Amino acid sequence: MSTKSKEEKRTRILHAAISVFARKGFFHAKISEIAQEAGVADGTIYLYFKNKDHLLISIFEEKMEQIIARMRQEIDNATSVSDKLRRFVTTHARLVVEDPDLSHVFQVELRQSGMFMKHYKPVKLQEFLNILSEIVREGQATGEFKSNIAPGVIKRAVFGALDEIALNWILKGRKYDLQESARQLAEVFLLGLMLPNMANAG
Amino acid sequence: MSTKSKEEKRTRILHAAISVFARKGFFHAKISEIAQEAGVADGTIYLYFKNKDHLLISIFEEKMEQIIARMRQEIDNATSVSDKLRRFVTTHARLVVEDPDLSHVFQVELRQSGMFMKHYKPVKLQEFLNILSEIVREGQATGEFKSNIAPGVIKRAVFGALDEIALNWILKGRKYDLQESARQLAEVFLLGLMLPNMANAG
DNA sequence: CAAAAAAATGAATTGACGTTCAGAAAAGCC
DNA sequence: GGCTTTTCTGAACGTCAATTCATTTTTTTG
Repeated sequence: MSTKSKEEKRTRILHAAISVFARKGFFHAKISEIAQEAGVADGTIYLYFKNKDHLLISIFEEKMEQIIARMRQEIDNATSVSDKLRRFVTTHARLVVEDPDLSHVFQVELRQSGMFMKHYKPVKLQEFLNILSEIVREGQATGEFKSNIAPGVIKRAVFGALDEIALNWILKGRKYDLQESARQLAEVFLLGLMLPNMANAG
Repeated sequence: MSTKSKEEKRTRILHAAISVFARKGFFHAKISEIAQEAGVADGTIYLYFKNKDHLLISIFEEKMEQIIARMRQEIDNATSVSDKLRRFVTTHARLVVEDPDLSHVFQVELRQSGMFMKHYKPVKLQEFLNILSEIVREGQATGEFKSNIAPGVIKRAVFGALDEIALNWILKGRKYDLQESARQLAEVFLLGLMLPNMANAG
């Protein structure tokens, strides 16, 4: 079998796993169901992934990598620090809309990853979050943002707020405009972060 | 055996369950471990709770009830709508500090409750969140808050932000001042929500 | 204090699935 | 086209822990 179709089968399994994890949750997802959805035998999965845990780990690592790259790219186009924050928030929302299953897996399973996988630390998630704290730090350095707020607090706050809004959007049937909610959220945070004179000017 | 000590045994089991769920996560928590920590035999747990799922459901229902009552009480003491929001945030933080294990269970397990328990809807969580949207709605009615932001978005945003900050505090060893982070968070949201003239005045 | 009722015990049962592996199929090679 | 190597298959195995229940212990009652 060619390298190409081997890679193709691997991704087919990975996608099936994302779909089933999103639908059933990691613990209730059966390998047999993932296999069926991927169109392979149960045993085949073990030729591509060490075990069920590593299936989830692979999803985290590989998808996060892509997401971080894309986010960095979007932010590089920004014209100001406020614009960077705005872009971060709207891009996050766009990523959720584009792949709700993946988002669902991240939002629900990542939380307990630290708990059930003894030796796994979600380094890539930290990297993603640090994009946010970097933006805040930069805004504080240029004087656009207040300096009396810890960047670490803001990064968690923005991420947590976004995540909760996105999770709700997914769970409630995706029937309103997530982008619009994200835009409103960005404005609230920006007003809360900017120095009064700047806020009035903007 | 008296009614009193029967009730006492029930709560002992419930507390043991919170402790073990917080430490191991729901799925990896063993009934035998909960039994041991509660000082009863495995089978005894089934005299007080239908099964493992209902142990978790009972934690949700009973503890949420208490939390909602306490939150309502705190908010009733507020002198303004902004003060209500500030109190909501700081009270939430205080609740987390007072019972980190319970918070941990809520934060991590509640997310997937909809997923693994076929017929369970976290009604009490909705009730809790609606305290927040009520505050926002009230602020918009009195003219303290901007009206161009959906209360539903803000309630999720505030809750998500708080939750993420609290989860981080728990996971990172509880070594900084969560109350202080909560206070900063409240100010950011208030500035973002208030009408400009009010914000300058405050 | 003995008999009846209630509560508790924990070893045995049970079902569920992740994982393995001997054999089958497909691909690569000369 | 046969031979070798690689890949795939899915039934069978093994583990693991939730739940049950026959038996024991404790409490209540008269």
